[in-house]
Amino acid sequence: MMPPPPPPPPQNNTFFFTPLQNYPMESQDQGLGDIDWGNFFLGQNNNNLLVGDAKEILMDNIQCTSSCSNLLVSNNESGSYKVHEEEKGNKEEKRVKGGRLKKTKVPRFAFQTRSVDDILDDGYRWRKYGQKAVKNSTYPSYYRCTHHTCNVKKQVQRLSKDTSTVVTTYEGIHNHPCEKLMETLTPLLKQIQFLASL
DNA sequence: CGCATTTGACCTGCGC
DNA sequence: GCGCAGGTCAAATGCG
Repeated sequence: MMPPPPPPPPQNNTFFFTPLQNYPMESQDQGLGDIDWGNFFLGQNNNNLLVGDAKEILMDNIQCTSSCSNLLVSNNESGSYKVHEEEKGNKEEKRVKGGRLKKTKVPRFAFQTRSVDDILDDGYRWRKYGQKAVKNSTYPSYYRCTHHTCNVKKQVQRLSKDTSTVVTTYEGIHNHPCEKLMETLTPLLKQIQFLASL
């Protein structure tokens, strides 16, 4: 199969979406699993096409451009990009002070974007809880979903070799609807309720 | 004043 | 067992 073409150079507020080919090492052949990308990326407006079963979308080449808050996904039906879900080594546990996480499986996956912006607006609210220098990366930032019942985390880092490349790793599944999506839907729902009451 | 970010300290897992 | 690296906590600080 022909390798996908290299992404064009980044521009302001433009994300070139490239699911990682080499991550994670242990489960490259496992494909996407059951991740609901519609839960991770917005469906709040007409520009966002990432809804429904991710498997159907991600088997093909995906180029994702974004104006920060509005994702625009195009699928050219050729190429071989694929997102890999990590199964081994996913760890979560009750918090031990300052420590690591217990070994239970948490859905986790990563992708990289080429962008001048570190943060890809996925519609959820995140609170930064740490940043630390690590090898082969430039100060990854750690974020946690601000929803009180949600334990989803994400890690955002730039590659030291290529600082235009941002690697985003999600860990966990949101147990609540996308806030921006709800913001958009709420007026509609109210309207529907009003009309239904007539 | 409340929420978000920064940053040094702390903790654990892992390799040797 | 030890040291390093990665991940998290939490107090201090910033900002609207």
